[in-house]
Amino acid sequence: MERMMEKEITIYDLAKILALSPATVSRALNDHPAINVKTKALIAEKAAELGYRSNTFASHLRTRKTNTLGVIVPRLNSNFMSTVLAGMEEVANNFGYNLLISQSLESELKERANAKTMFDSRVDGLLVSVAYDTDSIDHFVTFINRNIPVLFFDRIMDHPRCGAVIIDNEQAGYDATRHLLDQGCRRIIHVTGDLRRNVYADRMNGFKRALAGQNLPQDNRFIISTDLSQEAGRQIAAQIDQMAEKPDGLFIANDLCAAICMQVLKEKGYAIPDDIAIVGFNNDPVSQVVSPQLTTVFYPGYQMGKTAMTTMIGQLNGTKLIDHSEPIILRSELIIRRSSIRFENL
Amino acid sequence: MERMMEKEITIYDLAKILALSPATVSRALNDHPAINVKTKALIAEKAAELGYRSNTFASHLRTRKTNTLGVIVPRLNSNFMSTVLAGMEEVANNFGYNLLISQSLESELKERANAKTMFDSRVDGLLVSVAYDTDSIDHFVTFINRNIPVLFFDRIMDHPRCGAVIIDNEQAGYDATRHLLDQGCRRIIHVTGDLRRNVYADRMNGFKRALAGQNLPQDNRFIISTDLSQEAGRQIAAQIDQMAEKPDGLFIANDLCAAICMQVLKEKGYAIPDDIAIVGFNNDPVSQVVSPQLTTVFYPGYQMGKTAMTTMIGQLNGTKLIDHSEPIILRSELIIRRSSIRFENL
DNA sequence: TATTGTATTGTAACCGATTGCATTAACTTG
DNA sequence: CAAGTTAATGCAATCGGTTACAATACAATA
Repeated sequence: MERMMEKEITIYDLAKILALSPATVSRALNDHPAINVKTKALIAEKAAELGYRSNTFASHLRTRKTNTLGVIVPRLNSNFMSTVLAGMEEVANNFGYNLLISQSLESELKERANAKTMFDSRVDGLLVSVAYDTDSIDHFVTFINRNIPVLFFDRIMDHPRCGAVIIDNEQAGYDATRHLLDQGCRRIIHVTGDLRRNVYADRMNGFKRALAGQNLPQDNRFIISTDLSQEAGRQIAAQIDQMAEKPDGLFIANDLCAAICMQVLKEKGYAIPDDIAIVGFNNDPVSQVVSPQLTTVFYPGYQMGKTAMTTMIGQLNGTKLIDHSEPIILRSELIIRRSSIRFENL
Repeated sequence: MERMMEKEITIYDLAKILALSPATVSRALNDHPAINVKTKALIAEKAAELGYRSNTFASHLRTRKTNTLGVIVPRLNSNFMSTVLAGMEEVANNFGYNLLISQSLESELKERANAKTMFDSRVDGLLVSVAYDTDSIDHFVTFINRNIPVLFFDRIMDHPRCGAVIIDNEQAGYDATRHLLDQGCRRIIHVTGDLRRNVYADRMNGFKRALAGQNLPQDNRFIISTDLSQEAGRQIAAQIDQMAEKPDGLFIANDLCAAICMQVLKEKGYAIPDDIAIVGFNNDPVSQVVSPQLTTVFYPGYQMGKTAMTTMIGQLNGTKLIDHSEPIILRSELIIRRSSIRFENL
């Protein structure tokens, strides 16, 4: 019933069958205005009937466009990232673009390797959220020099010819800290990631601004830079337990890390939020299953993916003039839950 | 300093510069044995010097191979899936394959669309974990008919010409249930997913076998099929709270769902594990941050990704003869934590 | 020395779609 | 009716590697 090996139909086959030239067939399939409407219909019909598929390689070879976009993310396994990717996919799909996705696993080395692969695959554009330890931007400049647009999202790098889509991390950091202050916290520790990354640097700046607003002292020992892993969460808790003067508030730039830290603190006998109030970041599902539920910052992942992809494709089509001097900033929002509510004055 | 638009070097350029034929250059770059070692070195050096990159489209057009593999997963945002993908990526990278990744978002419709995209992109092979509601296998048969290998992992479909990589879900389900029984549970509810999916059907069968082993009655009302979402977790908890005769054990085929369910039960005043012992599935990070920590089944995601990819590439290279009559089965393991320990007899 | 073998390189025809530049037919217009 | 338009289609080169089939040179063998 099913043929074992169906032969691939080309425009030459169609041309021969319909007694036309390959050129006409090609133009018809691309809806070229010079081709007669009836001819187009005829060709389209036959193509459908025989299951014709355009050979993208021949096409790409000739046109020098691949209709493929590269996406490099630190990790796929975060709720945030996969939500971003879902948003990107939706838009890319609508515009007929494919996605080549890879993860750097937070290593600049792997990020470079991924970028090279993308480059060799001749992606039409690149969307990147950089790794923890990325210092150099060389591997992206390669693209820019060849006029392949590069767009950063979330974790961005500064380059005059690259766009960026972010949230206002400074404001989010400020809001989170301000909330803790409003709950009466006066000794707040901020646990953050690598400060070379804008997301962490900005949140920290927001943190500092909030403290400054209350004329509170800025103690650098209260800013702890970690890799925000689960293990880091454990260590922070242990470290706090050892401190002579304990903090009364914690602002941790990652939900999972915060959740683990909270758990260990609870085991050690600290009352959350009464002894220590905690705020996380990202609105990861874990924030809802820990007890008490974790106050956090909602991050519009899906929207970010859609926006980034729309911007990229707009730039590729030339339909949208991109102003790279300013990043696109999306709204985030503080979600207040039990882990930080000390006064029931909602 | 940086040129605006570097011209792309081709083998013809290299050939002209070195006074050789393009054929020789091509062979040299592919390490063809007929080419003199010195010539190869010469060409390789010049190629590196000028920054030559092979044009994959020309190559693919000629060889009819794309060196790209498609991966379709239900969702990217689970710890399990992204771990699998990391494993796949590692192997694929080593063998010079690219990955085209997309998510079906648990919908057969989107899965079909994704498959079509992959097909049109002419992937050399396809790795799939099917969506919740996938009934038909047509969209994969398309590949098989064109001799493009299809390999299922985790959520598999049955087809004589497709390989499969799974864990022994039946055994895992048995072990989980047996553990609950050993803890003294006698009225165990099993919350599972769509029973068309092997992973859920098999776990359920393991569940039933364990009950049968203790001569316990098989009550179908104690098997609840849901979408295993967070919302489902809430509903299950509500449902249990309404039951006249409460269960004393819960085996839920997903950690996040189990975590939420446990949380709501706790809120309603049930003691975990004393009133109700709970076992989840997947060893998701959430299983460690809930309290009590959740007993679960460790799923070797990374290994699964590596194994699946290795199998696929082996088949493509013809280096490995694949026996599709039997799936490849990886080891899983029950991880016992507080949510189910009633007797301190470890 | 003539012959055969071996190592190395070259020639040229692909792969399939695209597109600048004709070409042809049909239609206007003066 | 001749000249000029317009519409529709065809020709052939091109994109850059790959590879079957020579061709060449030189050494080994008879």
